[in-house]
Amino acid sequence: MADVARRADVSIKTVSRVVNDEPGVRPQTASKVRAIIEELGFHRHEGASMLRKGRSTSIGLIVEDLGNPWYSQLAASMEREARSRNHFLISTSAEGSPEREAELVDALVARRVEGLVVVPASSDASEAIRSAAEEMPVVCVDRPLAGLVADTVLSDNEGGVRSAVEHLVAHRHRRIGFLGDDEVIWTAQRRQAAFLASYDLLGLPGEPLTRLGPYADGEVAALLDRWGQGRDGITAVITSNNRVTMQVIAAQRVCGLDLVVVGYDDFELADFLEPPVTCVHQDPASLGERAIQQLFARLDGELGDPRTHVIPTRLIVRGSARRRPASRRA
Amino acid sequence: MADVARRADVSIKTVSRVVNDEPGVRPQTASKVRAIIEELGFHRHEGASMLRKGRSTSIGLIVEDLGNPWYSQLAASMEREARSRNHFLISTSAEGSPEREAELVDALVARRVEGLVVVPASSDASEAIRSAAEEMPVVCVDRPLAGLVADTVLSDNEGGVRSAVEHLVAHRHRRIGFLGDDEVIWTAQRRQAAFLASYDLLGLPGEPLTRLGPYADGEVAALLDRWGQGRDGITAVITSNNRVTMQVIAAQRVCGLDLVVVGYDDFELADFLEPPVTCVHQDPASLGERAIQQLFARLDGELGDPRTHVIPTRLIVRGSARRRPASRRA
DNA sequence: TTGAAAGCGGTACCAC
DNA sequence: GTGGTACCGCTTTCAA
Repeated sequence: MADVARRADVSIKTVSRVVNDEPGVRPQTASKVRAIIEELGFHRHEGASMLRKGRSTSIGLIVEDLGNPWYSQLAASMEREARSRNHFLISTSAEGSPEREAELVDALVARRVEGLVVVPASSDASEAIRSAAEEMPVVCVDRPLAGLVADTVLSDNEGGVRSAVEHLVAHRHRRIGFLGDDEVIWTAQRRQAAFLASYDLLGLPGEPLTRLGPYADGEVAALLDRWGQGRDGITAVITSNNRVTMQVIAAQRVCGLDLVVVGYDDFELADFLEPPVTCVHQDPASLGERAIQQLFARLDGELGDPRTHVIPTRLIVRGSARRRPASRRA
Repeated sequence: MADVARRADVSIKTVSRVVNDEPGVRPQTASKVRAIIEELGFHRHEGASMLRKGRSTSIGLIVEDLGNPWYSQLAASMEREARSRNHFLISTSAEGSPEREAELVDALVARRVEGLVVVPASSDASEAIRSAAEEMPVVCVDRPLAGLVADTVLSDNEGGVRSAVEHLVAHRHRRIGFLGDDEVIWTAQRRQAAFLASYDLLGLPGEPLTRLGPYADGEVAALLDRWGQGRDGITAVITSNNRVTMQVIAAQRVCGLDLVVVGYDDFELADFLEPPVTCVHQDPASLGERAIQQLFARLDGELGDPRTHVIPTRLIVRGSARRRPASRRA
């Protein structure tokens, strides 16, 4: 910037004004400066700017795995939303590791993001995140974080699971299983609990069959096979997220099972499987937008206790629920 | 940091040494400093550090859309690879807009990333990216960029398409269509060209039927319907990427078509559709890793002309290729 | 093993 | 409209 100033024969301050589109510069001066900037290939140094201004117009996002479509859609929607407020979103993956999450939190805080959105890797707040929360607003998405006073955006897990169970019951299913993702994942536990509650509420017969992961190779198939045996074997299964849904679909094919599946999380080809899969749709884009909105509300000065937003789900019925004629298997 | 120094009764430099795990600090001094850091909730200011050091140990990634699984897997693999070299990856989406891409390039350069990986939004290098390339290594992934001297990592488009055509021909298909993504997308053009070349090479009869997008609502279905008519209607169609594959699958269902589909890009449920879909698999993780490796090679001082890496594809045969009995349609 | 001081590249404040 | 200068928080260099 000093170079540009020298070359353009103006002061550094004037160059700064041009770079930042500040008023109070004669158009001719401005265009001369701009020409020199071009010529010299000058690039402003955001670090220096942050240092002086004390702010960065950027926010950080930590998800479990950017490779998972659900999270990547969340990231994409948040990026759009942040951009519409002239902020830059830095998206990162913790890969399910609390240690990595803590590192990322520190890295983002060090980059002086103005706020943090986190899909927590564990259910208890790390020291890193608690310390971050003292400096800037933090919003948890998809799962709450015990031991942290932070705004939270959740999916309506109870409502979503209940709608799935009711749908199956309305289609004459009485014995329904539940398969959840790894037990360390809060939503898996929560959806399991919701399943048990619905089971009770609707007075379904017998002991409810449920299980959480992680699953060994072939375990899902073996489990479903076992649950489906006999005259009161299950006729349908509800899954806690798209990861498990995929495992169940694979297991069914491999073993020739024929259970009705209702999946938590919609997925792109649900309509085109045979039979199509009914899903509890929780729109990652809605969660992301709400999270960013809440974050900006805090940045704009909102005070008061942490809020919890519950985003409704929608059951997408795809005609997969009809109870099949007695299993084609023995 | 000054606060910490004052409180710990040491110099700023000593605090800096502790924060950076530099040698030459007595263990007791170090732990005292660390305690104060904790107590005061001190966070180092990366911007100030970058400013002084002139480097940032971070690299930037610009893809088309983080919400698309292919790109998000690319991003995830690059994040892992960058992390293994102690670098921080900043992933962003240009949403197919060259203007947005230019903004992102500038934003990342301003953040002093050490290198840039780009899935170009257009085929010609923007001023922003050319200017960035003078400051730091740039690697293009999936598509090359005319007018830019930069390393490039591509999928083996020719080989991939040829393997798809040969596979279909080996299964007695003679009339094969090709449906590409939007014509502005380089890979769509390239794969179309490869398709035409293969068509020639194998001496397939008649005029090859090909089309690039964008497609209006229902257009894909209408097109396939038309192409499939008559005694030399097509019996199979090759698509240029997963986006088009989805459209073709949907079109087939909607209109009761029954063409064999071979898709460029593998996708999660390809195995579970009826019939399963054979795919040209180009592993986004391999592309990403190679891109990061090339980037670090440059950062490590590699000189010389830009390199182009071609990543082989693999045809995943899923038994979808058998030629169907004469169409069930009129 | 520790410290003092200069300076990285911007921006705020105030003077002209 | 424009310029001068202090200073943001850290690292480098050199001295003690």
